[in-house]
Parts: sequence; C-alpha cells; structure tokens
Amino acid sequence: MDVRATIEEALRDLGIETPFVEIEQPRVVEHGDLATPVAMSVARSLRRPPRDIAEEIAERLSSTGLFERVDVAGPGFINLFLKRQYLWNELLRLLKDPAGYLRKDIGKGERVQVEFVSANPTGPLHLGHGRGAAVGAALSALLQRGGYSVEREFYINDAGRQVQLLGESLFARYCEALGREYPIPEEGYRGEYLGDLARSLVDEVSDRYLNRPFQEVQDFFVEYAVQKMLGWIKRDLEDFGVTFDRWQSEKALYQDGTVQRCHEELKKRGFLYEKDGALWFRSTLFGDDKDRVVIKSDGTPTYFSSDIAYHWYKLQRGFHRIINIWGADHHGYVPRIKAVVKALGLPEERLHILLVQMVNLLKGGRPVQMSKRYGEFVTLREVMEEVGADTTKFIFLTRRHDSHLDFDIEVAKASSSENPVYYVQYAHARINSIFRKADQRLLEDLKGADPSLLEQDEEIALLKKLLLYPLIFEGAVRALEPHRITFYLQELASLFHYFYTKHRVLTEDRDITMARLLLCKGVLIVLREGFGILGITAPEKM
RNA sequence: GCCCCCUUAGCUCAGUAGGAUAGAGCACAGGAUUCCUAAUCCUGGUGUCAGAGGUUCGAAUCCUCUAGGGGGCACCA
Repeated sequence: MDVRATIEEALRDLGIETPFVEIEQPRVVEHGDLATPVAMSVARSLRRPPRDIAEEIAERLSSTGLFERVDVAGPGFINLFLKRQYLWNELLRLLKDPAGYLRKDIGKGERVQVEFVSANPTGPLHLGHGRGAAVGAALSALLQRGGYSVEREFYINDAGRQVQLLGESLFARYCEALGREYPIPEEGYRGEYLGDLARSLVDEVSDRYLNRPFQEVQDFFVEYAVQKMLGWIKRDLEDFGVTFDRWQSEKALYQDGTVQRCHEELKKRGFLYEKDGALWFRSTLFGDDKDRVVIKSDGTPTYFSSDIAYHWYKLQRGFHRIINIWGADHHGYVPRIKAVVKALGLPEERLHILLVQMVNLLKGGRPVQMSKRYGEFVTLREVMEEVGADTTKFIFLTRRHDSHLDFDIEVAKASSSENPVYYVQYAHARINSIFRKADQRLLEDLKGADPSLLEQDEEIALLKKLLLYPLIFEGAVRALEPHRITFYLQELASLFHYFYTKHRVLTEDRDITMARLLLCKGVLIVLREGFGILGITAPEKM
C-alpha cells in the first residue's frame, strides 16, 4: 500500500482537492517516519484553520491501519509513524517484484527524446561533454524506469563552416607532412590530433591530393576528417559507457529536404520575411529579443536554419516531449528555439532545455587553461583513464546540472580509495561477499524467511530508508534530476555499513540469518537499480 | 550596456513543489576489528544561507535592488 495514495484517498474522502501531496522525511525522529504539510497548504483555499484540517485528515489516516500513530503537530503538520508490520510487508513486496516496486509508470509510455552531447565532430570530447553525457544517460535511464519510452539521440553538426574549417585544417596538416606550405586557416583547428591524423592519411593515400587546390579536394578532406572525429567520439562515449539509439546528421536534414520543408511551413504561417537580401525568422513575436537570420544574404544558411528544422523534425517524429541537454554556454540560444516551437504551433512545454553548467578543470587546486582553438584541452579520455569512468560519472551526478562544477583531477584521483563512488559500490560488494559465504540452501529458501525478526534499530532504520526509494525516484523523474538518486544511494549505503558493523548477517540462528539475508537482498536490489540509473558498475568484489 | 546561471561550514556540494531545530562528504583530532571484505564504523563543530528590502502563519527556497564569480550577447557555430 502506497503512503501517498493513501493520503490522496483520505483527502478525496474529505472532499479536499490539491494538485500535489507533499511528503517529506522529517529530520527529527519525533516528527515521525514521514510527514506532510498538506493541511497547511490547503488551509487558505478552504478558509479553515490548518490544525482543524490536519486533525480531520489524521483521524481518517489512523483508520487505515498503516500507521502506528498519526500526530498533528506545530502549525498543522501531520506526522506519520509507520507500523513495523507495514515495513515488513513492504520488504516482501519489494523482493517479490523488484521492478514493480521500484519503477512506476508515470509516463504511461509517452515518447520522450533526449538529445545530448551532440559535440561538433571537430575534435575529441572534452570534460564538459563528459558531464553532458553522464547527465543525459542518467536522465534517460531514469525516465525509462518512470514509464517513458525514451530515445537517446546525438545530433551531428556535419554541415557548415566548422567542419569546413576542420577539413581545411587537415589539408594544411597533410601538406605539412609532405613538405608543402599551406597555412592552417585563421580560425582553424590547431590541435596536434590533426597532425597525427594527417600522417596516417599520408600512409593511406600518399601524395594523391598534394598538388591540387583545396577547393577541388575539400569534400574528401571534410568527409574524411568528420568520419574520423565521429569515430573517436563514438569510441570515447562507448568506453565511458554511454550509448545512443540514434545519430542524426545535420547534413542529411539538408539533403532529404527537411530544412526546405520546414522553411515552407514557417513561410506559410507568415513568420519568415526578407530584409537586406537575407531571410529572417520573426522570433520576436514569440519572446526573443531580436529576429534571427535563417538564410544569409550570400545565400548560405545559418546554423539556426537547420536547427529550426531539426526541432521541427523531432516533434514531427511523434515525441511528446523532447529534452535538449546543452552546455550552459548555449543559454542565449534558448529563447529562439522556444520561439521556433511556438511558431510551429506546438506547446512549448513539449520542449525542455536542460543547461549543464561549465566544468572547471583543476589540477591540485590550480585551474587548467583550456583553449579548443589551440588544441590545448584535457580530453574526456584522459580523465577517464586517469580517474576512471565510474568516479567521473559519479562526480558529475552528485551535483545539480545547473551548478558550476570544480573538477580537480588530483582530488578525484588521490581520494580514489575513499571516493564516494567506492563507498556506495563497497556496500554492494559486501553484500555479495555475504551471499558467497552464506549457506546456498538458505539463499534458495528465502521465500520462507520471516521479516518480522528484523527488530533491531539498525535494521528498522535501513528498512525505512530502503522503502523510501520510490518516493525519491518519483521526485527525481518529475524534476528531471538524476542527482537525487546519487544522494539517496549514499545515504542507503551509509545505513547499510552501520548495520553491517553492528550486526552479523550469518549467525547460528537460522531464522535471524534468513531475515537478515532478506534485508540484504533488498538493499542489493535497490543499489543495483540506482547504479543502473547512474550508469556505474556494480562490482561483486572489491 | 543588455540577458542567463551561480553565491549555504575551512574546501567540494546537497537541501526534495514555501514548512518544524539548515545537512553530507572531504580535511582535522581521537577511538573501534578473536567472527560475513577496515574502500567500513563510532565520537568530536563550525554557519550573518553574499547583503538589503518585500510577500507569507512560515523564506536558503518566491519578488525587487545591490555586490561578487561564471557564461552569453553576430547575416559565427
């Protein structure tokens, strides 16, 4: 029986309407296992004293049989003390059907697309991309468990000026490798990785492209460079443990006419106009602070041009919601994309843009200067190899996505043995160790265990935390905040470690042993569920 | 100049949809293991929630202003 559902039912019976019943975990034990301020929030609209309402709700809740005690306290809090029998029953429910207990069909199969990373294929991924990758993957996993049908997509910016510059930069390096002078373009890419790539290109094609003007060979160089970069990006992400369902090419949106069709749609709606030889989108009608150019006066499209089409296309594909995870340096872009959605006659709630804040890379307290242009930056791969993928992800997922983040490589490495991620994983390893040592016949016979033997304070505390998972989970899904799972897992691990040092699981007493194995099994299941969301491994030994 | 984000313990960060006495990790000091993994546990304490007003029964949370930090302001991507 779900506590929230119980309260909602009680409210319905009393004819009280409220959009949301807040349930919190009180800090003080005297305030119960759970508490709700709902009486106070409805007091104003009901024009009644909150305590009166609270009393009424409390009385109704007392009769449900879930609670040992229901108190009304302070200005109108309702404090709930759960019956032990309820806790024990819940543990059995969890073990009987873990997925049913831990996941909830909030989305009802609604289709959601999460687009993330989408790094330009002009170089290796850096640490900021890693943060986007960790957050996007965790959010996707979270929503999936929340009953949404999720598709993960990477948008490839393989059209436009940046990849042109990339191609020409590679050409320059190629010439350099063969002794011909050709300058790297002013705003080109100077990273050493292109030098390496050029040398391997020489091995492949020798001097076939050497004595020709760049214009003639540019298609080859752009294509070659983009494919190689994309290959690196895919490999980096794969090694980081992040996968995508779909890779959407920008170039393809031009080639298959999507961009064209979208422009026609906007034109039909009257939101495009010509001025100074360029084609403009009237985004100011929808809250942007100026209109934006779609086709430049020289006839070439802006980046925005395909981006409009991309968002249109995404929504056309039948997603009820699309979520973009962007670096915070793109925040200025938000109003114009929202304008696009509105202009196309779609409700803006269908587009969520999550801004992931910048990552400050430090080394022993000192900032590491990064410049993409000169190719001086620390790559995700370097960090992954030095610090480890699990640790890196965990650090990213113990912060809100919109908080600035200091990532100190030295700290992440140095503290690796007492790193929070190991703390949580260690709980998992310990339980596995117990299971290895345990009499296998007991493990197979856990259905016969009696959870009501779990009466020690540490057992009850652990049990309560365990059963809190669905509440945390729902909150995380609603708020699109996977980091809540991370914090919860640390708290759960902490209570487990405390329990572990206080009590032996494997004892002489067969019944106690089985009850405790049952509890451990529950913790194991919840830890794994959480690890699955965060995308970290669940080691059986450490 | 305009816009967005951030400011909570020495450091890094949480603080759940406005709720009760603001939390964790790290760092520092001391202690715990005959027995399932000591990557563990226990005990120590600190806050002008950047500042000032306002809304509210109630504000770290909402509004306004100020200060500091970061980011963005193109017919660039």
